[in-house]
Amino acid sequence: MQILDIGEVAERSGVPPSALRYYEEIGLIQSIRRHGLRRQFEADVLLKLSLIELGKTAGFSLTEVANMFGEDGRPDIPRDQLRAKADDLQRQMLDLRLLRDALRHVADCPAPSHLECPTFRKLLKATRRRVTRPSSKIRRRGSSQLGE
Amino acid sequence: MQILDIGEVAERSGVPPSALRYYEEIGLIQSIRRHGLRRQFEADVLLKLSLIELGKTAGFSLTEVANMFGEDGRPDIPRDQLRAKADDLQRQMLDLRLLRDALRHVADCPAPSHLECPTFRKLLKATRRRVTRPSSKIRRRGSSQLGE
DNA sequence: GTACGACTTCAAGTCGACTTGAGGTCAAGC
DNA sequence: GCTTGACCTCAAGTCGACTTGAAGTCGTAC
Repeated sequence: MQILDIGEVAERSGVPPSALRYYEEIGLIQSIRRHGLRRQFEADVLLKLSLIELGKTAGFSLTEVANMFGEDGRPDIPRDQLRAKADDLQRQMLDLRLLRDALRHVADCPAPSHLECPTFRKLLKATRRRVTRPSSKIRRRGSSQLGE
Repeated sequence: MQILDIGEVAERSGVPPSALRYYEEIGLIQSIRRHGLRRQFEADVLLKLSLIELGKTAGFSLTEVANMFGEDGRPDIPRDQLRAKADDLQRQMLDLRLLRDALRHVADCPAPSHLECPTFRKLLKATRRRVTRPSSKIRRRGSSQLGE
């Protein structure tokens, strides 16, 4: 299998070297040897990095990702836990849809105060039910910034 | 309108007092007065908190939420930015679906190494395209733990 | 054989969203 | 009028996921 040094892995995966070192440090990926001091990886690592990115994108912590897909993608986790996780994701998708609708509503509704708009309140009611029984939280970064 | 002290707000919303104080500090919510030292809020705040929770659940930072829904839910943000954000959410939902499918696959596929399973690789390929052009990252906490 | 540049280590810093802790205050109930 | 318990303030701590910086090490090209 092809061997890549860290710089190449960084470039191809878009993950900076410092992050790759960090991932190795916490055992998420392994370099197979050194060339001088320089870490070298099997090309395989690229796939694993996609997996990691996917997991992060979907809101998992690195330790969760690590547990989800053990050595070469084999999970160390009971199947029903995985399914539970999948169901969580399902729920998160519903939340996203809710917020998306709320946002679209806010973008289009001419009402002066949304808290008084019945449509909006209906959206929030739906939320309420989900939020009181906390199921899953998400945090994101990057992309079409609204803040600052 | 009904007045609640902080303890009651905390209890009804599930948001701890320390967090409520923090939210007030950063201007996300306002207490209308004090009873002694004790903060008091209009019942309205509960709706606003649902909104905040919804935003957080969907992966927004508090400042983003603050900007999305300003005073009493009126947005301070141009409509097309809101729509862009809604589209982001759409994309995030796709990511979630991808991961959900990957997870279900891992739960059900009997193959020894998923990295060699064609179905799985296909899922990852789809990911690759999304991940290289970073659009939105998510992080979550709570609920059906896999890690630790 | 030496300069270069890309790596290396290790410690410390950063950011968001809170929590924790110490020490203080206050309204209500007895 | 005193105790109680829930609040208060303010500073500092925490956690995850990195990044940054200083000081050092190599292989390669010239």
